[in-house]
Amino acid sequence: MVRWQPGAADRLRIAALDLFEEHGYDQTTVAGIADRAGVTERTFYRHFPDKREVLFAGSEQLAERASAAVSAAPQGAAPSLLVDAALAGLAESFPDERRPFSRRRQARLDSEPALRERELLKLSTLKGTLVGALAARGASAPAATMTAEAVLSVFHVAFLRWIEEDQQRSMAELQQEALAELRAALGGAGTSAEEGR
Amino acid sequence: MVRWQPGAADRLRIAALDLFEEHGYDQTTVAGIADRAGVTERTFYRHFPDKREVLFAGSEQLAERASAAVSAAPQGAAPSLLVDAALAGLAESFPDERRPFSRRRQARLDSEPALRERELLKLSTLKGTLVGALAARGASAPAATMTAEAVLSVFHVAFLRWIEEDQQRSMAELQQEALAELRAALGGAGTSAEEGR
DNA sequence: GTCTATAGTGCGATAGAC
DNA sequence: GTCTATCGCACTATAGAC
Repeated sequence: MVRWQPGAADRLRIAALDLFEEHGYDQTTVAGIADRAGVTERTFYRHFPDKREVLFAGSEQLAERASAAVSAAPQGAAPSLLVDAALAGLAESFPDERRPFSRRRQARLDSEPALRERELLKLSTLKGTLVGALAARGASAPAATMTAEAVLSVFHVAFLRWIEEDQQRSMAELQQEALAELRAALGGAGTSAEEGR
Repeated sequence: MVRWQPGAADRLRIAALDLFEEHGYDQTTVAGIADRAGVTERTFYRHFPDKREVLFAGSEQLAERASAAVSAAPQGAAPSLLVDAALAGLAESFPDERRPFSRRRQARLDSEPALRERELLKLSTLKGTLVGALAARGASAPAATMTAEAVLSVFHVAFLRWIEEDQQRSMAELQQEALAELRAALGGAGTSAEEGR
């Protein structure tokens, strides 16, 4: 008889999402989540610093991948290439298999202010990481900030479409679409050259 | 002998800020804040829904003033006029007397993630309010979003300068400066006509 | 104003992997 | 033996209910 089954963190994540859907975030206790996952409350806190975090663990990976992709770009690369790289890095965290889970998770984030709050903090941190990576690739501080904001804006629009019902297209595809829309909305030069590439 | 002094909410705000500075946010208890303000813990929660909120009460007023200023603009007014209006509305909440308090408050927000989190939520709400007000003045949805983001960006830069040590200029002045910088950074037409006004 | 549920922490004990 | 995940229990503070 084993003392503990592996994958406690994953079981806790699933149990939490299930219970949040069934009874709402407030009405779900950490003890209840732990119970369903077959561990004690104390073990929950070994894996997650607080109740909200159970739906956010892994968000550091998102930032790491995005900044790694940017860092892999050649020094002094054109801003548009850095945008492409950052988006590609982000897309890695959203394979098609993850879609159902992301959909359910997002529905919870939207309906619970406490979770929305945490989401904003994570996005803010992600933005900071991106700004740092972009600056390291030669972007000026204001350019890095604006570029990061553009990346997150595109990412956000694409993500919302990605989790729509019946959506079949991949995150990468939807990001390309949203980026094209943003470029079109902004107008100006610098775009046509890219398209001919 | 009076049973209670008026201005309990204000006293609680000051007491909280004092204690957060002295012992840190986590180490400060609501009971301690209430004590210093001369009320009971229960009274604290009558004024503020939770511990974090003690530094945020009044943020609705910020949104109200900004959207009121936008709503006062003529229907179909040029976007740049709406930006000016929104900024003017925001500046009302930052008279020079408030500067020392804002400075201390911001230092706490920056140093405590739990407070930063709440700040981001408030800014997100403010942005939503602004988008609504701008849309009501005839801006398209994407335009309203981008305009609101630009307003908040200018506001943010100006606010950071406003709370710098030895800063003498008013919030309104600093916002004008930051707006000019943003316009310059974005380049393009539509700016010179305004300046000649 | 009092009472209570629950979030979250600190610390020691324990079981299994290596 | 060490290392790591878990458990158990006592405890404080937040926040809401009565």
